[in-house]
Amino acid sequence: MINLTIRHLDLKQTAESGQCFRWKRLNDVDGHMTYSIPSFGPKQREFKALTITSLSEDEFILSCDQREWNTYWYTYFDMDTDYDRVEKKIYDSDDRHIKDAFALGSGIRILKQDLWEIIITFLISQNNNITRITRSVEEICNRHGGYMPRPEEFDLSILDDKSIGLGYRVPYIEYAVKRFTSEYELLTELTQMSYEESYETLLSFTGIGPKVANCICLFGLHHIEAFPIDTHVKQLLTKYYPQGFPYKYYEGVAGIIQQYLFYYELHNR
DNA sequence: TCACAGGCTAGAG
DNA sequence: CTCTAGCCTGTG
Repeated sequence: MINLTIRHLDLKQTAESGQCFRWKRLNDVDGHMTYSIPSFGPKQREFKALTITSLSEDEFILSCDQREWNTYWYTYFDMDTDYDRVEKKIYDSDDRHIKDAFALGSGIRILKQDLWEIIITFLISQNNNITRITRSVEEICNRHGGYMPRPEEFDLSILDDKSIGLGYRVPYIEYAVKRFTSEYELLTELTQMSYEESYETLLSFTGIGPKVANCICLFGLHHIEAFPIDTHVKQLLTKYYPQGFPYKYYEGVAGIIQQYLFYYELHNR
């Protein structure tokens, strides 16, 4: 157990920002919000799930020790990104809508999640709702011992099971599993590419279009400049930015802004 | 019944 | 190149 000060982190906001689908809200501890976060990626056999409790706005208790924090969760919570800089950019602007969005969701951080899990999750996310996405991901994990199987471990025979509820997305997942199994270096190669290169590579997968590719770039590859446009963001852009969104002003951090806007759109109507 | 959910593919124009 | 019908399925 360790106590930490983490600025710009709100567990509820991050959990409901639509980037992670396996956080679990546990019973409050002494009135404080607690989440269980499964460990992601190949390191998941090394580290246990994390339990994190928020004590105050920026104070937390974590179930891991200092070494696990340093080697894994520090990166996961994106501690190297300067959110103060983003805050200042918003503060210095005259964009009332983004200021309001930030006021509501300033505790959202862009998590550094496992690339492979993000690919599967956002293949499932298309034309889908959060409840069903969460259930599908959970069902896949449950059938593989409680974690997201690596491509070479993935049991494709389970995909047609109606209780997983993948629908027409089954062939998309099959394609990804097969391709990442045969091109076994591609996951690593993706992490070494530029945003543009990885985006184009992802588009070559069946079932991955512009929106899903950008989500994978933002949440799986941590390309903060990626700006996924889904139905909600599309609506919001035409509603509040009829003469165009100021991408230039937010160059390099547009993905974080997108998260504030998305969260605000869903939690303030 | 019908629209909608963090869209994409395939086919037509 | 752009445009869009149809798609699995659960929910309100």
